[in-house]
Amino acid sequence: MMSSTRNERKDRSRERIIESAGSLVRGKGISGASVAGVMEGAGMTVGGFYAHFPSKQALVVEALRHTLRKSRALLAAPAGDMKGADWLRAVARSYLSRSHRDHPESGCPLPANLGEIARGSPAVRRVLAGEIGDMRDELASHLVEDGLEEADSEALAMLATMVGGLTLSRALRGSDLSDQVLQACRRHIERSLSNH
Amino acid sequence: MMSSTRNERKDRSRERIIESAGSLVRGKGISGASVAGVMEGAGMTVGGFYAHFPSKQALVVEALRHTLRKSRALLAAPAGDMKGADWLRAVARSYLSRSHRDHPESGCPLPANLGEIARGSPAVRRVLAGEIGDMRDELASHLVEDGLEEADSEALAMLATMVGGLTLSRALRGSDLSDQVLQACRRHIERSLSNH
DNA sequence: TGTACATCAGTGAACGCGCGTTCACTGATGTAC
DNA sequence: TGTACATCAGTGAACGCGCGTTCACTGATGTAC
Repeated sequence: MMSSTRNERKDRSRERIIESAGSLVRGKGISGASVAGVMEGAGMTVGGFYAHFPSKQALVVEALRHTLRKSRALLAAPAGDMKGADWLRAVARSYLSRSHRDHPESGCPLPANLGEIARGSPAVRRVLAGEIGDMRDELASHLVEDGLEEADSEALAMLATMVGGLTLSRALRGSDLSDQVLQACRRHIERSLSNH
Repeated sequence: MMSSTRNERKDRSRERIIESAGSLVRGKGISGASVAGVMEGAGMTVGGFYAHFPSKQALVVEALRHTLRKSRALLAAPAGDMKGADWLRAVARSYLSRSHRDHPESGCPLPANLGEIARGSPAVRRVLAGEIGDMRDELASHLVEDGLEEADSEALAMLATMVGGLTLSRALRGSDLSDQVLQACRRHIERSLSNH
């Protein structure tokens, strides 16, 4: 029976902390995710935290980077190996779905945390800028395949519509408008794709 | 010299509290706007608050209703008495401007507070649903004038693009992407308006 | 009009609570010989 | 291989702080007669 080294165990603890923070930060917001709560979610007690991170802020930076990357892959998964407009339509449907709306803790961190990030530290915003640049590039590459010229610009607009639509839809839960916003944004994106 | 009655004075205090809360809630978020801070902004001390509101939550409801209405008028002002697509273009330019991005405390509460509202109380969300319904109707009436059929749906999508774009742009301050997002959303909306 | 009492908007100190962070300690893992 | 010591991931209690809320009090305004 292979036993693990101290460092391997510590690395796995660190991953559990980041994973737990990722869920809590998306589910309850940055300020709603307490260090004690994150550590409990990782199966540890609060005191051990500072052996892994120098501060809560440093954890938030790591957690956001992690969830931005992971949820990007997750939300693009239903599009599989489609190309161009088909891929974009599939991503929009996946992003603007009821199930994404109803499970913020495992979805894209942008609708959940953008407001707090705007008021937050430059360190967090720098991570964000890098990841959003990557998202724009991915969307734009499919817009180019679809024959569009101003692909970078349209990619950013499509991202804004998806993020804004999902955020609105979540804030409107309980009203008929919630579903209507999702549908409206999906339809708008489909229209835009067939119009250029 | 007219002196004011006790009730008139109290009413004016209440208005100052709501005004102060409106700025702080948009500028620092709901949880960042402390009761003591709000009262200081209104020129009073913290203890007096509970003569006006039963709880912080009740104040937040009032402040959001107030700022949603006021900022709607403010952001539509540059469109003056334009009609149809002209009015919509003017509103989009005003909403997606650098000055709106750089002054959250006096702008639309949606980019600043939607994330927190989504995690907040049903009371706040009900107010939101009513106000967003009104916004949709106003946008849709101009889309109808422009000859569009699915006006309600397009109105919600346009709102999502504006809210998402401004939120992204604020969170990206310091990066080149911040201005690019604003421009991309403005251009996207202008394209959509000439395409239907 | 003048006087005595009632009201109540606003003050300022205090409360209990949850937060991020610190720290003395523990005990399993790792190292030296 | 066995023994003695060193390391350090994780524990659990404590810290100072800001928060929302409470409350005894004040003094200007309002009411009764």
